Amino acid sequence: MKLSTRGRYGLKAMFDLALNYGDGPISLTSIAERQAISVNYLEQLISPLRKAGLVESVRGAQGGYMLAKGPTEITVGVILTTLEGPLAPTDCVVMDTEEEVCDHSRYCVTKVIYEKIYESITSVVNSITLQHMIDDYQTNQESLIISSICECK
Amino acid sequence: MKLSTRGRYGLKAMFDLALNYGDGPISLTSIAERQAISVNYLEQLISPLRKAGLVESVRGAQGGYMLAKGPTEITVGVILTTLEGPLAPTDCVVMDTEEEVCDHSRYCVTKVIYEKIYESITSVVNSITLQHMIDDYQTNQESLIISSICECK
DNA sequence: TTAAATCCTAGTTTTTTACTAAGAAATCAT
DNA sequence: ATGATTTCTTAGTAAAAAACTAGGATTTAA
Repeated sequence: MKLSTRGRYGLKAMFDLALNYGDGPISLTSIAERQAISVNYLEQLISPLRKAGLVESVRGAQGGYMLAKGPTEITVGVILTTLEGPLAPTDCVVMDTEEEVCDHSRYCVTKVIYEKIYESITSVVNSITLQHMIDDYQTNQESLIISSICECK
Repeated sequence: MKLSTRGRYGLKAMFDLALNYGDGPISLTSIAERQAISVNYLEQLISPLRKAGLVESVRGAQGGYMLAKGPTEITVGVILTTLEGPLAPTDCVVMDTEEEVCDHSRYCVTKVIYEKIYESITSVVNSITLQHMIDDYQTNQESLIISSICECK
């Protein structure tokens, strides 16, 4: 039940972009440096975020990335699901009825549990925006508590 | 963010034992057959459940396993965490302060998110007992809806 | 024209998952 | 007693997924 580095690094990068929102394009090199992530790997993560319409890119020298919308409009949920797929504990809770593998799935006592887990996760991540993270970051900086992003792998 | 087969198969097996609660020892062979799981693999899953005090075993012929407590006393949460470890989206939210890897972790904007996810998952799974699953199963059987456990892998 | 950047894809290493296999120990039934 | 049945334990293995690395093509500001 762990998030992979895709989701974690991607969220870090998006938070970085959010902190620099309005400052023009930010290069992946600078993000990678600040967040201690490989540039090549970050490139692979930013690609789906761009295709999902969450970031815009400017190519060429002095180019980079910027949020495609304001930080209030981008949730942690959309970032994580773009990079990780649905935040569901099993595949069966997100399967189309078409591809049902399971005869008994009309009603399944374990499936209802997995659905509840899925809903609770979704509810949390969809309720948090990048702006919330920024606010959180700034209030804690003001009160002299060191606030940042973990270096946790 | 998926559960592994350890958690899913283990939960199936525990539900199976719960349905047979009070009937004496149930062999793994019969559980494995009903739930379509390899016996050898199930043995590896039941072992930690026994060590966690959730099931008791009777060795020898006509032996098997049974719940060590009533179905009202065993939560989905304790089953899943026994088999999967903490249901946390990252390691950092469950680490002891001793083993903090991360300098900035006194306050971390992403960590607080992961903690919220962790709490919401924990809250769901800890609120559901095997008895709830049995009740759920039986009410849906009565109303002529086929109720069972998925064959989902 | 050059340097800096995105963009794209293929490949590789490492880790984890999901088992398989096999044998020892215990115990019931005959 | 003996054999069948079952738990118990550990070692090994195959497949899949994760986590990158590498490199080249394209774009564009200076």
